[in-house]
Amino acid sequence: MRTLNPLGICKEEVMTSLAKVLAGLGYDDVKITLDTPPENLGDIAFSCFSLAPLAKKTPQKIAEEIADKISFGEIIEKCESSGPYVNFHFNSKKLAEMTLKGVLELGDDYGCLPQVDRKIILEHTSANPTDKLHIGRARNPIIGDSLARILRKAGFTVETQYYVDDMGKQAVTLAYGIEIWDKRPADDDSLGPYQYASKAVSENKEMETTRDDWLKKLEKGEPEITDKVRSACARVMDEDIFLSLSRINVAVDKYVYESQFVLDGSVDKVIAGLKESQHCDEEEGAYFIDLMPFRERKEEGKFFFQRSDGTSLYATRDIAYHLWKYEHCDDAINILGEDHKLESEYVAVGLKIMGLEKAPEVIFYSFVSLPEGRMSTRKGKVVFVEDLIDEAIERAKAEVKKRREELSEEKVREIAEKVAIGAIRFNIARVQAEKKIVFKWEDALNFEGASAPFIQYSHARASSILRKAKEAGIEGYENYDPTLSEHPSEISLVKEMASFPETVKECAERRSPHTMAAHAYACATIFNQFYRDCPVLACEDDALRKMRLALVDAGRIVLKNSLFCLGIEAPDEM
RNA sequence: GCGCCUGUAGCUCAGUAUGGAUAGAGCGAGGGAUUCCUAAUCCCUAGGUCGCAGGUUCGAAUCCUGCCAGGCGCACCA
Repeated sequence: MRTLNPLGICKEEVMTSLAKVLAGLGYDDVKITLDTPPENLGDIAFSCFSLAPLAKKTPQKIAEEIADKISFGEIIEKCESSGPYVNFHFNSKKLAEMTLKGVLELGDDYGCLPQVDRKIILEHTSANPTDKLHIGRARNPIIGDSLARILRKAGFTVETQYYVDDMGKQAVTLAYGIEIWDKRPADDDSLGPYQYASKAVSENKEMETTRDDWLKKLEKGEPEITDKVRSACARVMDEDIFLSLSRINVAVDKYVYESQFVLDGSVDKVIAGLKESQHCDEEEGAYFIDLMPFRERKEEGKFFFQRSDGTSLYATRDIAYHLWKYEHCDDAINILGEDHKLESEYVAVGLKIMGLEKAPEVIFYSFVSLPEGRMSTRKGKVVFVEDLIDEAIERAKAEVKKRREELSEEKVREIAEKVAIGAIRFNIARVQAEKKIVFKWEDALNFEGASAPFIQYSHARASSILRKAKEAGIEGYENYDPTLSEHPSEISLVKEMASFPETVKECAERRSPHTMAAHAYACATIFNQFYRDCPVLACEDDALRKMRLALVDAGRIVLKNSLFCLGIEAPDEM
């Protein structure tokens, strides 16, 4: 696949030119870092403060000397000092030529970086299959799926995995709940079998014993119980979770069932391996690893990996999963709620003891709470993804109808779905993972300002111009002249588009989907300014109109590609 | 109590990786733009002790220390 990174090429030229001048002036081994100057001062800046002590001159003086000696190239058109800074100006026509040509040629592939020979398994969501997805958990697939899309664009081979917890207490509790559901008291107000069984088990010793007995049988692989638990989990997966995920545009490559690692004996191997460790100890029949030697500040801690009844624990099985995972990838990234930090440490320590020198890189996200406090399925204080989607679509439909009375019901629905899902995804993707989110309907359903519909609208505008050009019989933009771009709004659009591959790179390196959201929004803003300032169809100059048409198409592509990285559809009309 | 995370405009957030030019957006508030490609848009105005206090530095929202406030965790749960 061909790739192009216009801003990267420009930076490269600046680096080369700068390195040559610095060497000539006697500054050896200087680490060059480039900045972005404030508006109108140039495209790339180099600050000279760090050179001042070496040269025993003022940074201003150094900047002048450097700026004087910089040789111009294909891209660098002007270089001048401004106080302690050296500011580089790019030849905007050259940049436009390179960028427009590249974007239009590469289309959907624009923004892709050269293929990297590295496979990443990115695990996300992995919500327990005991209930429908609620918006707290929805943060996980949205971050995970966006990151997977970004990493793929950055050249990595990515497989996404959902680890289905069909083992352990919660899964058994669900299966047990289904078993006793029909026999529950008439006045019981549980929302479902899982809630009912959790409550029943905590209030009734006999029921708790039965449930725990099921758990032992499950670990031994007893067919009757295994079937019950697996089918209970499978039902929640199929009927609830899988559907919710696909509605928000999330497709997981592989669902990995936890029970697999118990049944194939790999969990036993992990237990045996951990028991051999010098840091393993035993307490009333249960086994644990002493965490102190593994901790930087030598704090106390115990990681229990086998219960006194011989059954395994979640982290133990997770270690088995990760050993298997690493047989199929170079790197592992996990998206987890911040409540999993400790468990994650258990897994890392366990893997180390098992002789693996790698540990998964984990992105922890903070909880989504409701204005009235923490979400709680049991107390009914919860907003399900399904309900959020339905509400968002209804709202979006009303917005579409308000503007487009002539559209068919079907078309309205189609647009409304794209807008609604986009609004939900963007609203969550735009905030960095560590920040906690308080869910508010008015934010989640926001269709204005910094929102997906804002960006989608710019895309629709671009598509609409292209469509209208065709309808009006205006020929395409073949043989357009990119050097005709002179208007400041044309130039900033070009520069914004030129930076897209660098943005992909940055988002991938920093594992930062929210940066992509910011970029997509910035791109739409700049496109809107261009739209305001530069008439396209009404442009009387044929050559200029052609070039602008090309700009519109390229803008459309970049907007679409940035939305794609966030799993948001780009409608051609709204 | 201990560990990790967060604290930036009335509200929601960027900016912190790699210290650098007047700290940027959106919402909300006030004002303005539509004989013109979709006004889900655009423009202008007001609004900031970057949690607090020290420190490092020519220079700190960004690095270090202490403190305060909130979240999460500290299970033979997952």
